[in-house]
Amino acid sequence: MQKMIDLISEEMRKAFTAAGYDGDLGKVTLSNRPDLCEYQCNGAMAGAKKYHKAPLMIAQDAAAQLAESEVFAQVSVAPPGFLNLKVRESFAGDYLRQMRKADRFGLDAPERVKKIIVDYGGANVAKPLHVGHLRPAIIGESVKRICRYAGHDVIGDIHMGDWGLQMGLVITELKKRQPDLVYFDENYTGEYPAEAPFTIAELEEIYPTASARSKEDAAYKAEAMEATHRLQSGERGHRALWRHIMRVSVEDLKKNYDSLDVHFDLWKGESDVQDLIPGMVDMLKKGGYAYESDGALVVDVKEETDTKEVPPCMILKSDGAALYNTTDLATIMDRMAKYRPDKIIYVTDKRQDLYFEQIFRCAKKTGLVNEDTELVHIGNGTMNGKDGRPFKTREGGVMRLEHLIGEINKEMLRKILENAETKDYEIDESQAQETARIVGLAAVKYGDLSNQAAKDYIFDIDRFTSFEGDTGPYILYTIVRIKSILHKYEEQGGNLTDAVIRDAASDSEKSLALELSGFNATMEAACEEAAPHRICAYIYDIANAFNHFYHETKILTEEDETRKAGWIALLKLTEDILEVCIDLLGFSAPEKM
RNA sequence: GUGUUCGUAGCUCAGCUGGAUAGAGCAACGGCCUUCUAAGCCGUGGGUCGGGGGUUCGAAUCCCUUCGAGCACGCCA
Repeated sequence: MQKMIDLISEEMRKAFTAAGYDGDLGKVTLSNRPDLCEYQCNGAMAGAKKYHKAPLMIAQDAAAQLAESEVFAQVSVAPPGFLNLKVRESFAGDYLRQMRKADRFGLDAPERVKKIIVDYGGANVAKPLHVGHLRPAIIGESVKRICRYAGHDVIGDIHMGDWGLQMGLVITELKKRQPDLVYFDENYTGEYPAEAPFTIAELEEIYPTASARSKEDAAYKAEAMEATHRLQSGERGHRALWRHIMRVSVEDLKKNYDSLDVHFDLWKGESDVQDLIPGMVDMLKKGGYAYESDGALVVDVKEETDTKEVPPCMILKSDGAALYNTTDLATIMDRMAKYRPDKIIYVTDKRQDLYFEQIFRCAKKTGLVNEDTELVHIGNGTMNGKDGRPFKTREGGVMRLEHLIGEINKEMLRKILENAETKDYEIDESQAQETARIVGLAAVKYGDLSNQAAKDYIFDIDRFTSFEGDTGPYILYTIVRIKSILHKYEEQGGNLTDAVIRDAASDSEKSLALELSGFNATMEAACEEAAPHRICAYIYDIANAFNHFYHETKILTEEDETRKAGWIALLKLTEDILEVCIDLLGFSAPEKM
């Protein structure tokens, strides 16, 4: 379906052309003066110089062409040359009726379906998830869903850190504690046990201990590096232990991500591309891209237009070892071979901007990707505490993700129970917990996504769980209200699918209709810019428009049945759109709250 | 030092690729529940858009400059 704003612009374009002016001047935008109009066109001012004519006159000429317009109910001219527009209720009504019938509310399929890989999450095996993992998970999940909804072929990949020093550290610490394990017996040739010699709880404690110890004890660190090396060179016992660590840890990671309603299609990691590295390095050398510098193997990625210094992209360290860059490039190579993506989107901390710039340039320059393969980095800002510094526990440590979610849910549950008490209604304990979980997740995700991804933001538990104002709970509350009315309508024998939207009869009804009509435009922008916060702004406006309408319209008690059905249909469309939108943001609404 | 992101109400943030009187939410104050969920709605107060220049009919938005903050700058990821 053509976008509402484009249909209107088209009408205005015709008027400008008919009046003898450049049609491009007829571009219409949303009004920034809602008290005066719904849409506006500022083209007359822009055309003043070109036609050596007063903008007011140009505007009047265009307006004169629109006297019989099917689109506009009102076209007025305001100095110095604004065209203030209001559309006909029938025009808006027709649009909504079409939206309701159309696939995806009139969002057109993309001209070309792209294969897109979204690389987000960035979890490390054997290390617990902490608050720093929250933003990339939330934003990445939403970007993935948005692109998919827009009609693209999208794959979400967690891309775990599963091959680095942390593995050597865990293995070393295990060896200290349980030196007699068969995994450390180099002469052992039999089958290794199927059960891991540790639980997830132990694993979570082992890594921090080992990490801390390696920082103080050089010999210990050397041992860990040695263990890492042995793992990477394929020693059986180390590999077997590694598989245990992977299994136990990944299971736990899945549990954690599930609780955030974050789901990956691929659970690939650094380890999956290790075998590709030698060949890739060889190719880079033979292609004349990689050369030695200070003992390390690097690829120059400077460009003439650079205003900054872009250091070369390092492929191998001076000791010959691979590093993160190497793995990331090999992963790109692997993805190109397996999936031939048109686009790869990385969602990680924005501090890695320069790093990804290097990687992308290197991949393009060396032909690991095609000329037109899009590589983009969505750098997310830091989640800060109320003091504006990176979010910490009260003790000053890094907060575990589980604990953060736990605190939110606890606080949310407290509020729900408190609310039930003051309103004096019964609430089932397990029901309350489930609602707290749903609303808590919405609070966290909406609080995050309504900010621009690239900006730092303040994570304030009190503010996010206070369900007032521009928050996730407010959106959910609006949906729940609508659901409640729709249920009652059905209980009274009404049929939702038969109900047909009628032309708006009041200002608040019309504003709601016009807000809804922006769906496809919002989605297109959100997808193109990979910007979930656009969807947040859109549904907040809708929720406001709906609540305003709700307060001045008694729906269920309306005696005129067609009119009532019209409103019901409008509510249904509103609910459907809100539900789709929150699903794209990665949360859902409860039945009651 | 170089680069980069940013600076908007007391606080947290919008501001849609230059438009009219810069918007929300929180906090403050005042109204609205025997009627579809008051986690709501309506209203009041609150700003030299960091400062200064420039481009333009028109600038929070574009350019320059200056102050301030965060972040990144080859063997971490």
